Amino acid sequence: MDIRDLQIFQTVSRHKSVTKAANELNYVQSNVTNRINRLEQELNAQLFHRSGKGMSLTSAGRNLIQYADPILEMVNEAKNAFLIPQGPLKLGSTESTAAVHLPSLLMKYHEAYPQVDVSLTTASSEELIKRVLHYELDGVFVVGPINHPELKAFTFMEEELVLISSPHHPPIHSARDLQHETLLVFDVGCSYRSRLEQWLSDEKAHSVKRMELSTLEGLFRCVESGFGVALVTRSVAQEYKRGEIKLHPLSTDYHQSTTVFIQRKDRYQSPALSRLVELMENE
DNA sequence: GCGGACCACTGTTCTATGGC
DNA sequence: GCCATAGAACAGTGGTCCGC
Repeated sequence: MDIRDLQIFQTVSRHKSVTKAANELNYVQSNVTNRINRLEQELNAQLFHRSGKGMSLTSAGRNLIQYADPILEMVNEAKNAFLIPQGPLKLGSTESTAAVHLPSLLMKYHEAYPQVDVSLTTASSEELIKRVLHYELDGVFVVGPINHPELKAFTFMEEELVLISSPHHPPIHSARDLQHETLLVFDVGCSYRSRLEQWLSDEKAHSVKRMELSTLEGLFRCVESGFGVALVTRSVAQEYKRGEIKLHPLSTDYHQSTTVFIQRKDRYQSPALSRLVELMENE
């Protein structure tokens, strides 16, 4: 006697029919008949009265169903324990995505799956990708596109990049307008910095100084005080500005930014991670 | 000792068919 | 229409052999 025997027995008992039980369980009718016969032989008891109209439990069958029901209930509980999202979920994100877009997403996720322990690490895209590849993080939000044979990615959102400056700064039409200006950037490995460097290189604007900062808060304070200009997404600019700042749209070749969610292809996708991906897809 | 390949045996499921 | 049975096909398991 195994779990499937009890499941078949219970289903036949419920439907009072071998054929209907077979349909529900996706077996052929003869298989269900054989299983019931074998169970009866093993228990040395007749479990069903047979008739041309169907099957009904004997007293031995009624006795067995008292054991089968709670056993199958416990089996289902055990299965559900592994299907319900729970345990740790280690995520990573760039500073700007974590600050602007993730709070509402993670709030919804926490309300839906309170048993999951979510941790969020912020770092540059380059650093986050390394940590996913080394199995240290389950999934990360980074600036795309990402084409790596060991990673799978899907687009989380598209955003517009803008330059920000103090309100008195003259309009910025090209990279050459930044000559002798100070660029406020995050450390090497930041995708926005790479995008900015590419733009300056393409337009041969070489006399531009850099100043590295580690937080968005510090970056905006410096911009507002007229210390320099910085490249951020439009949503971050609107979220973070406290005083007056000026937004300068970028040329169309550089203004688009795609945030992607990436994870290892070969990593086991836990229920906790699967539900997060589903939530993002339904957003 | 360990892991892979091969083979025989056993159990499970299916199709086809017959009886009620 | 329903259930039972026979025979065939397929999948899984255990034992043995061989190479590393």
